[in-house]
Amino acid sequence: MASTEGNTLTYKMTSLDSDINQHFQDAIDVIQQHSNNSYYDSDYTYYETLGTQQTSLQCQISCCYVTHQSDVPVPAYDWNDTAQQSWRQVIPDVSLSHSVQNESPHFCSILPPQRNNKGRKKLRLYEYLHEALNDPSMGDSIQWTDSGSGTFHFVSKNKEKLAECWGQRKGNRKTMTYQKMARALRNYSRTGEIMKVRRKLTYQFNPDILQRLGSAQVSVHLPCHPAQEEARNQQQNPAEQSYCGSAVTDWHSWYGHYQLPEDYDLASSFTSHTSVKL
DNA sequence: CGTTATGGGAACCCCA
DNA sequence: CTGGGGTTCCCATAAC
Repeated sequence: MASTEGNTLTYKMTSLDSDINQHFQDAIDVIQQHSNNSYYDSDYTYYETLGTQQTSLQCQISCCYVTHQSDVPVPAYDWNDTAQQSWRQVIPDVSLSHSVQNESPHFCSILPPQRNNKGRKKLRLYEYLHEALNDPSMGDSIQWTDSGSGTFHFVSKNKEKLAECWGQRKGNRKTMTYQKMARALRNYSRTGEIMKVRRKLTYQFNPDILQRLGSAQVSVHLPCHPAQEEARNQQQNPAEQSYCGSAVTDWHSWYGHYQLPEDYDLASSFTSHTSVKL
């Protein structure tokens, strides 16, 4: 497994290259269309840059690979050094931290349902949640627990409001509730986009999804140098080794290892477990 | 014990 | 028509 991982990914990237890039472009277009602010304009520029840089190809592909290849139920995350180096090359330090905080797009406004949009993909729930997380006006409903690790939580008091906004955004017939939205969120646990954290109302984005969506501190939480990882792996017990090697299954085992206390430091725990088990 | 949160099966809907 | 991505309903269980 470990020895073939890289080759497998390379093969898939090659054969799926054109499709993936199309998916990627579609996703960007959708995000753009659903935003009236400049936030995603910047991202778009960023992605375009990605696409034009030779060294970024692997990263670009691995990013899409996770989310768009339905024929690969368990995404093979590639956190090897090549990809990491490439990410470091293409992700500026300021990264995507240009703040949305100054802007206040009203995601809850009654935008038309995502239909008949020149065949573009519909807005997905995790994309909406990410939007909301970066929208100060939604801060009373959903907040980053730790934006670097992609951990976020709903505010118990107002979580229904966010759900309603989501329902309105989608143009649902009935009122969306947190319970129903959480059901959709649970489906993400199977596909790996978002995982439930063992803490009340708290979830966590898949790092790859987070990167693709343009998380602010994403570069900070990339896995460390391979040599360091190796050294750290030797200190970890098996249950603590991360999910990165085979996303969904390991996410479960990783989370399952912890009974998170209320004050558990998710951010540090995450970054200390992002080493690769291949 | 009541409320709130979590989890999942299953049928259904909408759209590309 | 089919598959993806939810949506809706409903019930069980756990945590507070």
